[in-house]
Amino acid sequence: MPSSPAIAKAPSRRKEASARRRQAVLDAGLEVFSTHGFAAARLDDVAERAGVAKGTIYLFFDDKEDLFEQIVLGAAAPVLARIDDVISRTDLPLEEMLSRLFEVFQSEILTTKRKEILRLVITEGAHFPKIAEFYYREVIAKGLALIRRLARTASARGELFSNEIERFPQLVFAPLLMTVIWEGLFSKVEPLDVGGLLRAHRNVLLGSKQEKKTR
Amino acid sequence: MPSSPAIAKAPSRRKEASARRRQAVLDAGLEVFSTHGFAAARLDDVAERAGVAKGTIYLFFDDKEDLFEQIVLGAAAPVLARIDDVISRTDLPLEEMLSRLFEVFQSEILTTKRKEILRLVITEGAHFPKIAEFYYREVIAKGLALIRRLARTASARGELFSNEIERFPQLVFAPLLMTVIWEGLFSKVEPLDVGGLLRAHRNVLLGSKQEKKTR
Amino acid sequence: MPSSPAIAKAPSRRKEASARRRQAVLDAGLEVFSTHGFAAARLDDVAERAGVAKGTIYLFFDDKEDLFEQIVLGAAAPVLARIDDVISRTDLPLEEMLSRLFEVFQSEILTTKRKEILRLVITEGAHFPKIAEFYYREVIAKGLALIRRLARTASARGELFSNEIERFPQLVFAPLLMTVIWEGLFSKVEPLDVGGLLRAHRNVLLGSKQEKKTR
Amino acid sequence: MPSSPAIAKAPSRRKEASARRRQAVLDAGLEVFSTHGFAAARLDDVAERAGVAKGTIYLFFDDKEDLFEQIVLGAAAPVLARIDDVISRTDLPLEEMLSRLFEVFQSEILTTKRKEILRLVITEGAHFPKIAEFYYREVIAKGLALIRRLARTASARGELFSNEIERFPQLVFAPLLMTVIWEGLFSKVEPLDVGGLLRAHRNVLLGSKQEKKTR
DNA sequence: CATGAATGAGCTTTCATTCAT
DNA sequence: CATGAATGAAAGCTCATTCAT
Repeated sequence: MPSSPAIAKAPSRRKEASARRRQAVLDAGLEVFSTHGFAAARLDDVAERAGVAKGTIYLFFDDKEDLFEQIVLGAAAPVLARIDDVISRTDLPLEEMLSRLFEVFQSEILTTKRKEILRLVITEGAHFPKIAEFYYREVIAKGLALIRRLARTASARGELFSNEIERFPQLVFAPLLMTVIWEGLFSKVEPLDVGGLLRAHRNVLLGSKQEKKTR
Repeated sequence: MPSSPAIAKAPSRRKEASARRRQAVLDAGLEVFSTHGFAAARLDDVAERAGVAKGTIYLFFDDKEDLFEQIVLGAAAPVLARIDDVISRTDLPLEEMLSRLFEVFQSEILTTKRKEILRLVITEGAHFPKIAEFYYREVIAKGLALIRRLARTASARGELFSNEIERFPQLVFAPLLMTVIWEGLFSKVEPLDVGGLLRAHRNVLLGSKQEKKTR
Repeated sequence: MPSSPAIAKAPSRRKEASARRRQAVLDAGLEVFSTHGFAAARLDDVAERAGVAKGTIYLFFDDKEDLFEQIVLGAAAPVLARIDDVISRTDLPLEEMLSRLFEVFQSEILTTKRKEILRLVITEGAHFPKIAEFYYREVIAKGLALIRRLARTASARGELFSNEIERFPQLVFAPLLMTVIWEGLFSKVEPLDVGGLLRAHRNVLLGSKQEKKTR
Repeated sequence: MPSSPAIAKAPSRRKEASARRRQAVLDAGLEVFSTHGFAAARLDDVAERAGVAKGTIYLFFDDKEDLFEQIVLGAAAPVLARIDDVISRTDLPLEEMLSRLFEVFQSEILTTKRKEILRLVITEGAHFPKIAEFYYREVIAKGLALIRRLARTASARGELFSNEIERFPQLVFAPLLMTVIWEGLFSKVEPLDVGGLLRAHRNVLLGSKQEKKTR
């Protein structure tokens, strides 16, 4: 290793730069795919936004499809970690759990670029079976299982008076999807009070008789 | 009287065939756009599926975009009519109204090609402001107003114990959107019992203590 | 001839209408070809301007090329007749003959739609050998012969002191072509006093020492 | 010293090849546009003749029109330089000046590919206002001014006995245009002795009594 | 490794021509 | 005869992908 005195650090110089480039392409790709959709997105734009040459994209990704999949699939990990966080506290009241769940959704997805990824899954998923399958397996299935467990625990505690949510946990996150769709389509003409909607949703799920001024 | 008042029918022969062709293009277009999305759809495919020449498409539509918009916008009318049907019966119990609403959704949208159109609105709407606006104005806004009225009436009757739905009527149709998305993405790996889900949803909205064996 | 009492006139009714249609197509064609050039002209436009259906064009003309040729070739006859008129008066002074020649050019070509035809011959002739040949044979060759004869007669009378024009009669009509080209290209930015130019041209040809206030 | 100051030449390798390609497209374009006219020319042909792929054309030119304009406009510079050359010698006799002018026209235009460009200006100029304007401003106006100056000087010297040419300098170059048109239309059926015609033209302009065996 | 010029398959759109009515 | 809806070959242009530098 003649080129550098710092033995451990020397070889990582290039790798670092390379990794930074790769990440720049991923970020740029997300922006461009979000704006135009997969088919209408141009790799020229991605390269320009990433500040790399068009050929560079092909050093990291097989083709346009591969780039898209890596962008969408790669973003799932942090969300999964968060879900696991919430999972570990089933001892809390359901109301608290739902509040936390929706807060995590807002802070970790709706207000981050992951919102764009979720939108891409919704809009492009049908053309990318690999993505749909992955998201079902890694996100949806786990999320449903989590909600089911919450519902069961809550029922046992007498916090829920029906088994509807246990049977159709999708009802819990349906409004979450709707907010993402709404933002994409209608927010310009009619903005949505997402916080209010999610609190209302929580109340409906809990069968509350009256809205509570909870946060 | 097979030929009608003689004169009136003669000139309609050509127009009829023309209208049939136009419809064939619309139908084929819906199929192709649904399968591939707007950008990836090829007008060659549309023409072939419609059994017409490529040029024929341009006899009826300005360009690819116009065809897409006419497909998506043209399908709204029948749904609006149905909504009006339901609107006119606010005297029925909320439970009944919701059941009817969801049944109409199932029979008129989910099990028809209009499901594809709804999916296209969701997946492509962000790139077609004209479509998004139109659907907001003609479908969403009207639907929300209807649900609000139902909620208000029901509250007055003591059928609803909170004003959540009145404030966020989107909560009522969020699961409907979700079923459309689910069908597009996950139904192959995990089919969804839409009827059950919608009944459960109705029960949750009504704050029922127990699932009823309705329907 | 059972259909009409007027024996001679009856059959011409339809022919008349047909001839009128044909002429309408020729007129419309000239306009459209003049405006856009042969290749960029659309038969749709021709039909519309002529007030006939597109298919009607094909009742009279084999195809687009045939229509163009018939427009351009058909317009030559009247000009030829006029040339013959002038030809018959070689007894007049050369100055008078040139004045008449240029006047005929102005009144019969420059200020009529034949100007457009001449322009089309200039601009499209290279792609239509048939037209170029025809115009050479029927117009150019005859015109050159006429000018040569005039020049010879004038020389014999002492009106011309060189044989340049006899040897290159093209010099006589070169400015005529130029006016047509000029009108097409530059008249908007710099109009041309065609009358003045032609008088000057005549004077130059005659070797006049000073401009005369002729005409 | 074959490689020059070492550094400077290396980066030019690509640019050179690129410039060569660009020029090949311009040359091929001139050929194809000359042969078929703008509208009927096919970029496929241009690409093939230039030995490049169709897409390569678009690396250098916005579209077909831009290519055409750059071909036609780009060729003007050398001619302008030549005009300036001639301009600087108004001290010579008019006869000499006209001879030189016509010789330059022959050697620099008529016998080069610029003849084709001039023809394109004549045949397509009406559809390309930008080109017509440019040529009026940069070539025609300058040329007219030059001829006017020559005529004035010659008049002062007693070489010209009328002011016709000063008033209509277009008469000087009208035969030049005619030769270009003639070559395009009639040269196959009747070749033109351009040299003889231009000498005769000069003599006529000078009002010579007799052809001189000049040149 | 990184570049970006070059490629060419593939797409939308046009329009001369045909032919059933 | 006249029509004009229908055709489909042909053309301009784009952009994912490659590869010499």
